[in-house]
Amino acid sequence: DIFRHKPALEIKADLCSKDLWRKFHSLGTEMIITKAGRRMFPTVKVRVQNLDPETSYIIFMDILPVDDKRYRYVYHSSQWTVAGAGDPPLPRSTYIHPDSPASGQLWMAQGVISFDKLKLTNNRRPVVRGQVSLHSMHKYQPRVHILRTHDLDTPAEAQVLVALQSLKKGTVPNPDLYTFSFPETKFTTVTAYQNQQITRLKIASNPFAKGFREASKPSR
Amino acid sequence: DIFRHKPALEIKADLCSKDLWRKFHSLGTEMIITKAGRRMFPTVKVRVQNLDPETSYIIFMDILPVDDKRYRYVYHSSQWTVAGAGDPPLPRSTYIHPDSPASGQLWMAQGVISFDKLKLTNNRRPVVRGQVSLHSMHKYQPRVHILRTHDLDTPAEAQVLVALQSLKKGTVPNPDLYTFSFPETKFTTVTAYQNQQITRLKIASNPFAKGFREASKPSR
DNA sequence: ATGTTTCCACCTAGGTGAAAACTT
DNA sequence: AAGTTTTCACCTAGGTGGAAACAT
Repeated sequence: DIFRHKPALEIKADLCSKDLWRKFHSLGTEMIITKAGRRMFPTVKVRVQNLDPETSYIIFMDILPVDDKRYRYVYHSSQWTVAGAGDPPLPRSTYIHPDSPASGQLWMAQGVISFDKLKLTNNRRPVVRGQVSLHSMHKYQPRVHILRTHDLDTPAEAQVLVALQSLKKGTVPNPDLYTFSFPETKFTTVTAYQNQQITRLKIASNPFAKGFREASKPSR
Repeated sequence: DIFRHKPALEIKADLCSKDLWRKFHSLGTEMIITKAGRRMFPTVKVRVQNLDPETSYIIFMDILPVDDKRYRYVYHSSQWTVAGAGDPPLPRSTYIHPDSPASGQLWMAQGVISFDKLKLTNNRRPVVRGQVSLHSMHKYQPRVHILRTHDLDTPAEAQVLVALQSLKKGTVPNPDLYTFSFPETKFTTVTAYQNQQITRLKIASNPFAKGFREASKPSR
């Protein structure tokens, strides 16, 4: 019976909150980076499909430099322009989703897979787990990876490093690794916001930034 | 070379904050249970030793009825006394530590393994993940289990259920399951504190309960 | 000049016991 | 009468952008 064969549906990952991401993208998304580490806003969240319920997956994120340039914001033209050569990339820009590894069933059941615990830092090397080191005034592109695994005993960190090797040119692709990249999540790193429209949109859309929303009437 | 054989050191788990647990125990520990679910205080925390760094373990907790009695607190004698037959035990009183499964290396490296996300509820069956259903006015004894596993694809929930079978009388013991029980963590469930000394000790030792510590001078 | 760090008021989010209301 | 539920003020914990201080 030919229908016994499970159709090999392609694994998919969809970015959530696309409208919000696109609003930011159209203004030139900025992400604050600090020594202590700062969350991304918006948060990268994905919905995955067609995982095998019985198989385990490690889901992780990395953040790639878009180019090797340094940027500066020109106020009078409200634009980011190249300001010179970029700094050499920093190691360990990988964040493993804390639920990893988990079965396809679990990943799909939990609905949204959120990377909200990830923090961006400008420390040379991240001390704290869950932090990703980036250079300020550079452009970056987050990626989401889904790694199918049957190896429970090797630490996820090691498996992820090996898997990422296979993405380099001239190496054999790893059939267990699925990589997704959403153009609307590109951003520029800053230590203080440059574009005031970005600031306003962050305040308007991030619940933790409502302290200065407007001059509110003193209650009572 | 005889020293090539790793000595099979027995897996150990030590209860943390023993002094605090003993203070409560000596007064007759009470734990509030609510519909929404309430954390335990003190929290069950353990330190584990002699896990194999390269092997994976699921660590979980369950809460056993101490007996099949219902209790009531007699104020004038400040004592808990049997008040009749207990209610029949509720299913699913198991809480899998959210880091499960993880390698022995990880469990030991993180120092303390805390069950602080566990919540006690008096709902007949726990709706929310991470909640354990108990009867009010009953005595309970938490247990901590360490389950060695090489099976990454079977959900931890299923593995745990199977493993627990092996603890029943007349079944073959499971050599991959290590079970620990700390007498000082016994407690009685309540919906409102009975012993005022317990209330005072909770307020004095739980940072979240400091709202009524004392009549504080109004600042400003 | 330009970019970074530190500190802070203002939020969200959620863990407490007390007290009142409710149930049986 | 005894036990449960609901609500709430008071906390802890921690995520924001602003402003001032600092660094280069």
